[in-house]
Amino acid sequence: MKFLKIPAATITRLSIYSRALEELADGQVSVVSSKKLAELCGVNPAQIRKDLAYFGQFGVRGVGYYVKELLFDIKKILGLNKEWRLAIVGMGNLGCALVAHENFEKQGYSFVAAFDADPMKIGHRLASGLEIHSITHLEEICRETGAEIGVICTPPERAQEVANRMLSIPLKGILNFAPVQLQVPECPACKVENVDFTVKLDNLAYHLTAG
Amino acid sequence: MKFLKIPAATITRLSIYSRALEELADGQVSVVSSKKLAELCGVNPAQIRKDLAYFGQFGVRGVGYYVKELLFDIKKILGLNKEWRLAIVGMGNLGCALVAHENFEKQGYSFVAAFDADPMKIGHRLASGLEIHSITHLEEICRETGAEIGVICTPPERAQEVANRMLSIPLKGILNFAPVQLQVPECPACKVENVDFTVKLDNLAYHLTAG
DNA sequence: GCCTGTGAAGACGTTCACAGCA
DNA sequence: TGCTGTGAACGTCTTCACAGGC
Repeated sequence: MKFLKIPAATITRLSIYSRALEELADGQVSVVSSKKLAELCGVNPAQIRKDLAYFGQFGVRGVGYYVKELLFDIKKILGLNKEWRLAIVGMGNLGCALVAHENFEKQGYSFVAAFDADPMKIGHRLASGLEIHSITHLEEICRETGAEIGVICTPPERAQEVANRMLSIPLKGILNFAPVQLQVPECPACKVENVDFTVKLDNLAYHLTAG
Repeated sequence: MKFLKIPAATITRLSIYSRALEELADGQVSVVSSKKLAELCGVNPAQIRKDLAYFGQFGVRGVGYYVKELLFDIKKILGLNKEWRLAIVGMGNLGCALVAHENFEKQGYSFVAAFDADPMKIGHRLASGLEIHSITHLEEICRETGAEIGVICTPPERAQEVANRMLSIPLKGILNFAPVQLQVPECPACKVENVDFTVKLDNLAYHLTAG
């Protein structure tokens, strides 16, 4: 149980478990077995127990897991017991949709700054009240607002440049929606996650073609 | 090299290779080595050669790969040598952003039908000219338009129901943007891909907390 | 010499099967 | 009895290292 390397897939699943647990909690379910939770999440029960075992012991033998407790513990593991401050660059359709997206706020993520390069957009306020700033002030405003995670929604050809500037601030993490592979240094204190519709669609296309 | 099971990760990487190759082709580069391509894609060179080896031999020893040929071959493998027809349900901010998103069209994906449950939205036309239909006509219009892949952008609590109806049409694939684990039968002719911002953000939160 | 193609080795992640405990 | 926690077995994916060919 000590300092094993934790698979990336484990973290992803923890996030999924937490969503299922939230639903169970809403439904007044107080105890759940790994078998039941596994069904809800589409994984193997042993997988859930293994995943949790990386971080400690959370269940009661012969009983299962107390939903609220486990949910709390998983959120704590994921670092969701604090507010995370996001800065977003590229306020096109997608950028605006993300800022408006309610699931972020619910999980403790909040947008504290928005940027665009288009003079027509600068100065505008979004429905949330957030003002769109010129990208030229990225570093300055990110520091002022205490942004920790950068969200890139620019066209692909601008993404790398924006990422470089984010790293220099430095922001600690980047959520990249642009369909490019960002070149970032093997950086200890910085992590990039890609959200890539195109790749997912291509996966579908492949399976529908081959299958 | 014959009928080995192909790793899911291989397909995902092929998609990424194709993007990098497109960029190289745009830049008038005609030949690329696995080493160079690997750098661009952030993977190991041997990985690229292994991935390609599942599907045949595409390179020239001592030389590398001809960019345009390889791009063509990868697109063919992925099934991108045809137009894919998409039906989208849930025309909130995100849904509208996706329809407007240019990267889909570029890759041969086209939205042929859009649906929403909100009477205020039904009958409206998007900038692309696409009309928003009532979700009650989902089955009928999907069949008429020959939609093959469904895109779910509804709130999470509606997603499962929409997925069920899509399966019954039947659509062959689903791209799910709702943050829920869809329960679908172990279905031969149907594949679900999830695009999950929340999970990706949680991943970042974890790494920024633990690191 | 250079770079691909590939068997073999290695690393990693998942599942099994059962010991341990309520 | 029921369900968790976990070492060991298994399977999968990645990387190495070199043979094959331009």
